[in-house]
Amino acid sequence: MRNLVERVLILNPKSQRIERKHLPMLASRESVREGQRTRSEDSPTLIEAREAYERDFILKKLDECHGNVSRAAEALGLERSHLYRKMRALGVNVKE
Amino acid sequence: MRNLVERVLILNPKSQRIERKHLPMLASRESVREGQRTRSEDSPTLIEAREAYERDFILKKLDECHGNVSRAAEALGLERSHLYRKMRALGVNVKE
DNA sequence: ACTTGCATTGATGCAAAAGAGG
DNA sequence: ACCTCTTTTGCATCAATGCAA
Repeated sequence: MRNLVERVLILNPKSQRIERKHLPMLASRESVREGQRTRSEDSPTLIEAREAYERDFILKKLDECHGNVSRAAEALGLERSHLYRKMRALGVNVKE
Repeated sequence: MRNLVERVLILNPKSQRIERKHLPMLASRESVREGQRTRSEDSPTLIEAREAYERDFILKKLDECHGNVSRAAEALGLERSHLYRKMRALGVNVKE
């Protein structure tokens, strides 16, 4: 829980409140209700899917670079500082 | 070319100039140079990969909804107006 | 190697307008 | 002219990104 909150705060430094859209990973268990079936059971949101995809993509590239963030950032075409931010926000960590 | 320019303008309504980062699809042929091999030949940028993924994801959902943008938008968890914008920006169109 | 502040650009939601049939 | 549905647009706000420290 503590890590989750930190992650959300990092991802949204300027937000004053944590809202539902900040917690896409929460969608599945959230929608467990009485017979109503809130139509989000089935397929993931664009945001959810995108995040999962980015997480995998970044992780793969980090592995290729043997955990070297600088090289991974260059290969991914973004700033190192930003890669760090995304890694934290997406929960990517290379223990190597 | 005309369609390309329109697409870029839609994606970046407030930008005064069209720059390289607005044209990820141009990367491959761009980097054809003398022996130097500008390290972007091999794997796609995060932005490129993300765009390709989103394009496929949205298109798939649109097919599922038989071209009904309203339902696709709801399933994707975003505003209809924004889906329209993304569709144009990403070059997605459902002739159904 | 990693983090943070800041300025700028991009993405998103909301509402309203503009089209297109019936 | 009137509805209804679809698509586009303007605008305010929040998020992402690059740069420099």
